[in-house]
Amino acid sequence: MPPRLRRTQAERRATTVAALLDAAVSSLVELGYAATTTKEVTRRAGVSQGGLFRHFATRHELMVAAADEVRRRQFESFAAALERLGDATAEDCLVLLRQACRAPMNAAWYELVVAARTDRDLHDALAPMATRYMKEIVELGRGLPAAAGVPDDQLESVLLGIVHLLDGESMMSVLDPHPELEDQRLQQLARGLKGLPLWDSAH
Amino acid sequence: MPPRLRRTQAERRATTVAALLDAAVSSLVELGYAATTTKEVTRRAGVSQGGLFRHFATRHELMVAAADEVRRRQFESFAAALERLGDATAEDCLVLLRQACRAPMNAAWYELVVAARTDRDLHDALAPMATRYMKEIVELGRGLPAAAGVPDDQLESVLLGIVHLLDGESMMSVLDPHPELEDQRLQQLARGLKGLPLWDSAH
DNA sequence: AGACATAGCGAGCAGGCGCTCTCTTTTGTT
DNA sequence: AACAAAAGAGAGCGCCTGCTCGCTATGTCT
Repeated sequence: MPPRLRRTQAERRATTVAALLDAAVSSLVELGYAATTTKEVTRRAGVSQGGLFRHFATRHELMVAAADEVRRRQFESFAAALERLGDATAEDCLVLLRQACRAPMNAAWYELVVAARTDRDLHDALAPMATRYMKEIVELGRGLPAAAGVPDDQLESVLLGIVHLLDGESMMSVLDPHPELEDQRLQQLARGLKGLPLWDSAH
Repeated sequence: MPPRLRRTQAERRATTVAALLDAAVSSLVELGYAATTTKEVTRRAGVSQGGLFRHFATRHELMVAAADEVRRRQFESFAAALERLGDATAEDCLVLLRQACRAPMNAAWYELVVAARTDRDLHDALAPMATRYMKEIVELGRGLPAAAGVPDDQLESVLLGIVHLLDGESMMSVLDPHPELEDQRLQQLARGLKGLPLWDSAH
């Protein structure tokens, strides 16, 4: 039925693996870590159980590959959005970073991080990814005009602090969202980034 | 074998329920949400399966009760630590808050929050608890001397922002800890709370 | 004391899990 | 064209899950 063109083994393999990773990531986003079963992933990917285990020896291996895929996509799309904006103000950067933290895809990352806390194998596989992730973010941030005002020896702490804040905000907003407070907080962060006090003391 | 003293039904019920909640919470902390099975909880509590389902109609009900227990204990222990300290400086308060976020018990809260994202029933049950939790923290913080310098209309945003930051930090430190950065960040937060810029611009 | 309600027990059930194994189909090699 | 290797399929296995149900033990009420 589909135009039966001949594909190399490498191509067949690549498309199947890609479909499986896509499926795993979307399932992590929509159903969470525990409900991302091999059966669910194969169903989404249109691949059989046997097909999955040909490319990933265990569910664990699939989850690790999915984690790396999430990390890669998240960083790429954030970097691209930053590029697209050109020379951005501190506020612009913060808005972008907040969008990235709240992106559905990032929820998959939280799922994996939380699962890794009580799963030693997953922990050991994800730890280097997390380190790399943070490092890439810091390096990206270091090149930004908005970071020019931050002393070099404080930049890493401040930058990752902002990421942590937006991560925590994103997680809790699922249960208890406060849009107004969150906007106010973004303004405070922008002031902080510029080396000003968080609020205007002449109230 | 144990001193067979006569207990009322209410007492029997209360001790069993307490044992089950203890077991559920410790299992959430040590094994995570997915691995906190009814069997695991009954094993830890020394109660039979039938005994559990006499008091909790479903696993879901047990998890909801455990969540409220976690919220209660976390807030109580934090309030007690604050009380114990007397009139605390901003640094003192931040250290205490950071300890609370990193406490093993708080990991159970993260487990439940993340699980609630993809479990509508759990979400609906936990949402009011999360709202209450945040509100209690803000009210507690409002009474602190360390918060005196923060304008009233900015306090909620700042305070919850700090909590989010410490939550995010706590979650990621499982995979990628940076003790030095985290201490530096605490100093920056303390400066921010006092209405100062986050860093000393006379570098 | 006797009747009733509540607490607690644990074997067992239907269903879902990760994974295996055998099989067929497709691609690569000579 | 003949054979080998890799990709994909899907029924099935052993195990674990949340939960039920019939039962005994204990406390409550008249």
